[in-house]
Amino acid sequence: MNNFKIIKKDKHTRARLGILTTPHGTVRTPSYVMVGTYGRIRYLSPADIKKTKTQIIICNTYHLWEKALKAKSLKSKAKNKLNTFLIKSLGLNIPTMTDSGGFQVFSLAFWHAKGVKKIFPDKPDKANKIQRKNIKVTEKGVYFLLDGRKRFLGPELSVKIQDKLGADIIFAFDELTYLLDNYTYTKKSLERTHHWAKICLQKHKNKHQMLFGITQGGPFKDLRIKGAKFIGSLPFDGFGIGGSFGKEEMIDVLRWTIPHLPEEKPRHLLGVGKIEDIFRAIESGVDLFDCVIPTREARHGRLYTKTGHMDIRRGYYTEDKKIIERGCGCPTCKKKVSRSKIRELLKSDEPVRQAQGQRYALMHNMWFFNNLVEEIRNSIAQGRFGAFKNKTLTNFNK
RNA sequence: GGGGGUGUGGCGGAGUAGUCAAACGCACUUGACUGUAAAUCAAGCGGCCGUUCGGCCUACGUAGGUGCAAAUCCUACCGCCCCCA
Repeated sequence: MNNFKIIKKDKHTRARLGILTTPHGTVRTPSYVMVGTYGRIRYLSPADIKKTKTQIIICNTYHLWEKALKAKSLKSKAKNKLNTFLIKSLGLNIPTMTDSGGFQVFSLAFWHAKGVKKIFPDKPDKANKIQRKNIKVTEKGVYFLLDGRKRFLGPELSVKIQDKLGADIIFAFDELTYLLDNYTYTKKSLERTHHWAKICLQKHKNKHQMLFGITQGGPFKDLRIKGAKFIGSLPFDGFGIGGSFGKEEMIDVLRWTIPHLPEEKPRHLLGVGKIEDIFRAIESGVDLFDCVIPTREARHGRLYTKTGHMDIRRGYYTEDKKIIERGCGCPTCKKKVSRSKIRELLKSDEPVRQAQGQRYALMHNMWFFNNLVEEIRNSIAQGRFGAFKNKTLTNFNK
């Protein structure tokens, strides 16, 4: 089945405009995928989310694992045969994705260690020895210790849980290597990920649910190409590009990977979403990308504007009575909520007021990022992507 | 009038002779945040130098005193609080 249609390609870059059709609606690409790990976006009602121009939300297999397996299998009454867990949880009838839990193989293995990140602005310190603790990765999957209990997650179980969750798009279970993992480990891990990819395809029976394979390969060119060729040759409905890499290496990784993926299928860059990275991804040929930045940073008090971000909790904004940004059409701005009001709410001792502050901050950031990507789509449609990129980045870094 | 208590950095509040520029909160400042371990985390927060280490000065209501040494003990004064008249 062909769920993805490319409408226009940019003349100067690999950027492209498309429409992804899912059982719960269409997604115009490129698109930002908002992260709702636990099957909801904290502090926001379904109506709030609708106002933020959010097209699609990604939730997490790992975090919803137990709930999902306990839940009854309720198929939605629509023509599609997906489970209703996620759309019920979100309270929204919009396209959804679930991550396979593969990222947690990485984050759980390293969460005890300082300085372990997904994207490194600088080269990480090699003295920081690579040690995976409380976790064992094998051919079958991953054994790990959480809350003192032994657990196991592997490709088959991941697909099973994702079927239960009922997202429109699911991801194959993969292993994300650390930037400093050596060639030998990365190669071995890549082979494991490929093995798991085949199992995921085999176990995935639901034809109404798209399955995306994930390419890995660390920072190594030949492994990246090998991975892209292999995963790209399998009958996935789309492809995720995963990994931990240096800031500058990200472009290389995309350059090595994307030419080997089928042109007519959607590509999703996993977990990337800073302003400059969005442009880099899109011009490299990425259609979808998800990131916690809009939501997490909103909760941490950082609000985005076209001329940069601001940490609203800091005293500097105390006297500022202006709305977040003149002309910003976000739901918060439309309500004429001032910066100082958001600040006051976020710093309140009362949980109810705090939540209200979180709500305003979240709606602002989510709208901001979704709107930015919408503007990018328009710029591609009108053949002025390059100019729009330059202008946006210049203004943002002023 | 009598008795008791108390006075610490922007605020709250530890410390009750040496290891005190003074715990811990709050506030403030600055950094982080990229398939959420995250309504989070880190650093700074008297002044002047010094890259690090560190050095010097000024501080615990005010003024004296004891003592090698005081935010810590004594005396007086000032302010606040409580109890009894």
